Amino acid sequence: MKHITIKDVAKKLNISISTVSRAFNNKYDIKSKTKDLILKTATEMGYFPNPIAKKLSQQKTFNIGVVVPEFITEFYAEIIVAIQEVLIKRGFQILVMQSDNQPETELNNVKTLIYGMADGIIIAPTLDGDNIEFYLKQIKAGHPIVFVNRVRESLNANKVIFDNKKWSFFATEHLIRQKYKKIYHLAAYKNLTVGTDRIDGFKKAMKKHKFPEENYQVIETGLLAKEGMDVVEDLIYRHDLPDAFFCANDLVAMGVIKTLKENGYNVPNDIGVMGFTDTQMSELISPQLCTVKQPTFEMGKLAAELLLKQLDNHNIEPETKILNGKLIIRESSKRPNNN
Amino acid sequence: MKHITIKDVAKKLNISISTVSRAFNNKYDIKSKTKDLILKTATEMGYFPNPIAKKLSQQKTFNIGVVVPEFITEFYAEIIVAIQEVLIKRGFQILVMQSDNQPETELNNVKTLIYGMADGIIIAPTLDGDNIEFYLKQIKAGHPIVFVNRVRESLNANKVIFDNKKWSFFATEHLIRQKYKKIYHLAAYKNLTVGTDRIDGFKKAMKKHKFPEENYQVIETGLLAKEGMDVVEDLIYRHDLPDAFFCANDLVAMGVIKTLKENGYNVPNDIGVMGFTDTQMSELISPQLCTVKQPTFEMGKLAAELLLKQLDNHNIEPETKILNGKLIIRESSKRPNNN
DNA sequence: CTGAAAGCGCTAACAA
DNA sequence: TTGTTAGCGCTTTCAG
Repeated sequence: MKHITIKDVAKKLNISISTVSRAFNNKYDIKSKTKDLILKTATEMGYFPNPIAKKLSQQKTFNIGVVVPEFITEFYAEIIVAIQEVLIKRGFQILVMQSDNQPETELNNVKTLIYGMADGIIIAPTLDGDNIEFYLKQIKAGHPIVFVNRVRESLNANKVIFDNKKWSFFATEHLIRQKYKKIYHLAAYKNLTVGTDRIDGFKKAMKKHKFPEENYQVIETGLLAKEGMDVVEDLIYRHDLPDAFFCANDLVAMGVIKTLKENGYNVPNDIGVMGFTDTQMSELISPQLCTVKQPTFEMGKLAAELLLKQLDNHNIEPETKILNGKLIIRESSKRPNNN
Repeated sequence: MKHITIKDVAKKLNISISTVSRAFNNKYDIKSKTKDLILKTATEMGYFPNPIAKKLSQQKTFNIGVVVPEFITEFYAEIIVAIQEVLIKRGFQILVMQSDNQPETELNNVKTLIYGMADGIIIAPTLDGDNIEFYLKQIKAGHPIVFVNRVRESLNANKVIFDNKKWSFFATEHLIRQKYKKIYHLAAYKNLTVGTDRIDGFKKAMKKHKFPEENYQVIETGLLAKEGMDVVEDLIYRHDLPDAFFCANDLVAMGVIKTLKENGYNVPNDIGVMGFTDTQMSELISPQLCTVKQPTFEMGKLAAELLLKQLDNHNIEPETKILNGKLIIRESSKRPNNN
C-alpha cells in the first residue's frame, strides 16, 4: 500500500527532492553522474513517479481519453486502434471508457477523464442529445475535445463523421442497378442520426428512380443479427418478402441471409442482400456479403490528428471531416440475369 | 482552461473550503441549509470536484483499470463488458487500456493505472513473461491485482483462467468420436500458454486413442482467418489434407472453412472443422461452426469479484478460478456416416 | 456546525 | 549544479 515517493529516494541519497525530480525529467541542469546514481537507486528501490501528483502540479498528464458507446463490435474497436496508433507515437497513453449506450454513463466518463486524467478527449457519442451542450461548454473552457461518428453535421466543433446519407444512397442504387424491383431497408434505431441519415439516402434513391410506394419500405430493425432474423421471419410469415434487403449493418445482413437460407431462399438469386460497414466476417460467409466499407481506421486517425492540433493550439477554428466510403461489391447482391 | 475550484465556490459564498468539501462529501456534520446552498451555487458556477486532487489527498479514486492485449476480437471485449457490469454497480468506473500484444506497452499501462488513477487493476497479460514479477511485487506492496486468461496455473495470485488443456482434449475427442481418422491441429502462436495448453490437450487425446504418429499433426498457425487460409492452401498444394481440422480459434476455423469450400471440399462431409471460443459469428456461417464455448462473461465477472474481495481486504489468500467450457456441437464437425 | 491548517507527491521558480 | 519553498485542489484532523 505504501508507495515509495520522491522523498524516500531523496532521503536515501541525502539530496533534495528537486534533484530527484530533475533526474526524472532531465530538462534542468543536473550532473550526469548524480542523475545516473539517482536513476539507478530509484529503480532499485522500486520508485516510479506518481502520475497523479505530477498531473496536479504540472496540469498535464500525457493521457488521452476515448469514450465510445461500446467496443464489442469491430466498428469502434477499429477506431480506437487507429487513434491509439497515432497518439502513442506522440507519447500519449490512451484510456478507453465504454458508455454502454447510456448517455448518463457517457457524461460521467467524460467528466472523469476531462477533469481528471486526460489532456484531451475523443468522444463517440451515444446520441447527439443533451450532453452535447455540456461538452461544448467544456470546449469553450479550453478542454480539447473531438467528436466522432454519431454527431450532427451542424455541430460547431472538431469532428469526423461519415457521409451516411450519400453512401446509403449509393448502396441502394447498386441494388437498383442489379434490377431488384422491391427493396426493403432494415434500418437502425431511429434515434440515431446515422440511422435516419441512411433512411434518407435510401428514400432519395427510391425517389430518384421512381420506385412506386408499394415497392419499397423502411422497417426499423436494429443493429443485431437476431433483430434481422426476426424481421425476416415475420416477413416470410406475412408473405411480404421483397427481392432485396438493404440492411443497417453487416450483422443484421448476416442474420437476414441466414434466415433466408434456412427457409430455402437463395441469396442472391432469389433475394439480394446488402450490408453496411464491411466487417471482417463479411467476406468469410457465403455468399460473401456485399456492403459499404466505412473507413474506421481513417476516422480514428483523423480524430486523433484533430485532437493533436487542438492540443497544440487551443484557439483554432473547429474542423469537420466528412468521410466517404466505398462500395464493396460481393456475391450477395449479384443478380444472375440482370438484363 | 481554467477550472473552477473549491476555492472559487468558497470565496463566492464567503465560507471556508472545508465547508464546501463537506457539502460535496456529505459525511461530516453540516447544516443541510448551507449544504443545499453550496450545492446549488456550485452547480451554477459549473464546479465539479477535481478527481485528481481528490485522489491525491484521499488516496482513492473509484476507478478500476483493465489492461488487455487487444479488444478487437470479441473475447476480451466480452470479458470487459462483464467486468464493467459487476463493478459499475459498486460505484466504480472502468478504464480500459490496450497493450497491443506488446509486453512493454502492457507494463506502461499497468504503471499508469496502478500508480495513478486506479484503485485496482485487472490484467489480461499478453505473455506470462517478465512483467509478471513486477506485478507480483506490486501485489505484495498492496496494490490489488487480478489476472485473467493468459497466466500459468502455478502463478500464486488471484486469477481466473480457462482449462484449455481439458477442453482442447474434449474437442479433439469429439472429432475422434465422429470417426475422423486424420486430424491436424492448427495451433496458436507457441509463446502463448493458452496455445501450448491446447496443443497438450490435443496430443493427450491422440495418445489416449492411439492415433499413429502419421495421422495427426500440430501446425503453428496463429489466430487470424488469413493465417488459417494460408495453411490450408499450403496443405492442398502439398496434397496433405487431413480429414479434420481442430483450430486454435473460431476465426482461423472460418478461414479454413472458406478456403476448403472454395477448393471444392465439402465441410463436414469431406473434412470436419472445429473451432474454439464460440464467437457470435460461428452460428451465422454455413456450415455452422462446431466449437468450444469459453465463458467470457463468467471470466470477467469472477475477475471483478476477486478484485472486489481484494479491495475490501488486502490480505486475503490468493484464489484461482479455473473455468470450464462447453462443447457446442454444430454441423461443421458432423460426419454423415459415422458408423 | 464551521474554520484553519497540514499534508497527499510532485514541479518549478528562485536562491545559493 | 543543487536546495528551498510555494503551490496544484482536495480531504481531514483539530480547534473553536
